[in-house]
Amino acid sequence: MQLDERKVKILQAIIRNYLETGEPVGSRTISKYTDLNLSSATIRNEMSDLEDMGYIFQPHTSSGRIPSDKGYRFYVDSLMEEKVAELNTMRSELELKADKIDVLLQHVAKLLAVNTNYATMVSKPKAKHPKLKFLQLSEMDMQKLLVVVVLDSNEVKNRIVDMDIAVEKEMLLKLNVVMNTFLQGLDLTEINMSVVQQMKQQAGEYSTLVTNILDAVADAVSEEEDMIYTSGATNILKYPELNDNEKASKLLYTFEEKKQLTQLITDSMDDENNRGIQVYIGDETPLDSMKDCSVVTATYEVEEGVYGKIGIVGPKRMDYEKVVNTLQSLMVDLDNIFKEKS
Amino acid sequence: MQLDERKVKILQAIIRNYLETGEPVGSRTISKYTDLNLSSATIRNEMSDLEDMGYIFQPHTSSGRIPSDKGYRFYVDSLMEEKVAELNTMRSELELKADKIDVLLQHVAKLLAVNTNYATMVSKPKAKHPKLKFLQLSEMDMQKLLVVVVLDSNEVKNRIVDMDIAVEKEMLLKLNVVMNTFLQGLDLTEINMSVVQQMKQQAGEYSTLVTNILDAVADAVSEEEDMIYTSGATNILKYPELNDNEKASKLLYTFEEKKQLTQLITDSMDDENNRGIQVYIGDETPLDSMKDCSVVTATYEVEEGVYGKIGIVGPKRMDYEKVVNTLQSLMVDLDNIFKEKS
DNA sequence: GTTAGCACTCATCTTAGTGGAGTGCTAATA
DNA sequence: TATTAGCACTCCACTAAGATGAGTGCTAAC
Repeated sequence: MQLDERKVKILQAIIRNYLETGEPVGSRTISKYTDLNLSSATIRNEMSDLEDMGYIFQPHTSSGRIPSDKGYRFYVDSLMEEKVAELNTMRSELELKADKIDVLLQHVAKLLAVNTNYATMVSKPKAKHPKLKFLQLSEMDMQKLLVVVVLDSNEVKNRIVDMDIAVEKEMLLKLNVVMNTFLQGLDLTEINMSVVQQMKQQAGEYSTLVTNILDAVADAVSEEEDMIYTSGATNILKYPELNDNEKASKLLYTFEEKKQLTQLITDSMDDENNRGIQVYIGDETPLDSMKDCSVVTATYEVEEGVYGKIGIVGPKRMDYEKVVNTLQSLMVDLDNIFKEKS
Repeated sequence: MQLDERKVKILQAIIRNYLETGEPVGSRTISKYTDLNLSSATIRNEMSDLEDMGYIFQPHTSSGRIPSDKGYRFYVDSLMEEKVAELNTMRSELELKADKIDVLLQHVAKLLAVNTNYATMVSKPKAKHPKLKFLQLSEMDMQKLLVVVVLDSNEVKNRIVDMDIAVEKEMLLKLNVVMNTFLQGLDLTEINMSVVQQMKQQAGEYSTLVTNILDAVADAVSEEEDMIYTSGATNILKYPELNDNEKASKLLYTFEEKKQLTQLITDSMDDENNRGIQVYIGDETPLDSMKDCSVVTATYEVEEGVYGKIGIVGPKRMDYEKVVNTLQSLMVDLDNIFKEKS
């Protein structure tokens, strides 16, 4: 059997209607509210076909139909085709005041959640191998040394290092210069034993301090915690089909913990093909707690090799059209914001 | 009528039982499971008295009794009396590596949530008027200046300031010295126009830069965002009495937003009498979304004038005894951790 | 190929009935 | 006088039995 044009129209009508109401949709509804001018009986025949083909199914005998995962998939795919062209032009080249990026991304998550009424997540763009821009060593007190690490992305991190022996001001200045000379522009993989040895040599009796500082730097650079901003998790409770209190609970927990979300995002990010907008329906999502949901993610590229993801989690009867459009226009907005700022 | 010893015992038995089961408790239950050896009829009479006095009530005619807010209040107060003495010795003097404090507090929130099965929150200790320990100005690139602000509490913040005119390395060093000389040890209220003027004078043509830097410093010092760490918010769904999906939703939202939590905590913190452990029952809580809950908070003092709060939110039938004990022992643990670290 | 019509299914809502836990009251007892 | 046993009563929670209605599948006619 083949999906002719009429079947496609009916399928789309069924899905759209279901997205609105959340109720199984019957043949009479479709026959009344479409421009097809077909009787309910005809629709019934077509629906029966669509069911055989696996696009829709009945939750119980003699109820209306709801879209299967395959049905959603078809809907999304046909929707996507129209959008893909635009999407390719979407790369936002964001390089902005990095100290505000946390606030911004949190804001984006919130905005998206408020606009869509779904749960959202935004991951912080992270370079695979961030390079060091410079270090700044300052004495906090007799025993403590403040190490400020500035990355190529203008991200600033700081660590406090214990000093076993008192270090004179001049020595500190010298250390500062030495370490910067050696480390500037390097990423973690490039800081090898040879480099370390040379630095230690120059530091003389303070070579242990150098080791401690390097540890702190490595720690700061590789820190990954809290890379994800979420919002609207409570929106999940608005959808009866997710609200069986077992599922909702698990889902909310996933959002609270965030750890699994990181996995979801990094998983989908490693795949080079997964740029642009991606839709996971039901079982397609990598996370167990989301098997009854749909997840839409979008990748954005801040600069060469630095990607972040924006994701939306909602019920399978998600308003895919709106979500995709919102994601897109959000990207454009982001683009503008970043351009203004930089 | 008076609360004689027997009434107290019966009231406590009722509350304990209700805490365990979550069901209204009847006279027969009490007569069987206490060492009072009274018949259910006697208990009934006493219960009737307790109801008249407002400590318990029937959710509907001829059902068992459940504690009223007043009943909980009595229970908690009599519980507290035993504990207050210990509590006064509890102040933990935490001064630790400030860069790890975020992680630590998040961990505390989680630990507490896992142990109690309630929702928890921990506020970051914040001095009313934090003093500046020192500043560190570094050049990021031609147009950007990195300002690192270190507070008395060893907290480190950074801001990026735009430079309109290029600044020479030497000038930057000088500015660094000048600003530190003037600002070290001051809090925001002490940086007055006189101080600002003197600094500007020394800075000569770079006086606008000084203004910008000061703005950044003020911004960094007064920043309050994300002062609260939460965990276990999803535990709320475990309690049927909160799970009417309207209430649960609001509660979870409160935890997601955190803004209101800040209010709850700062509200209770301003009151000088509210040190130590505090219990809000039902309507006593300042937040609307928690009118059906109980909230237990504990204040901890890091150093003179620097307080933080730990809070637990759960159903009114909270296991107050356990919560209070847990909060206490957690304090002790914290104490030890901080002592090791500092 | 399309449609009208009819018998059938099944979730949902309503209603009535039942059981049980619990109370209040009264009269008897220690 | 305080305590207790006993009984009538209340009301929630649960179940079973219709009633309703939306929706289907199938057949025969157009």
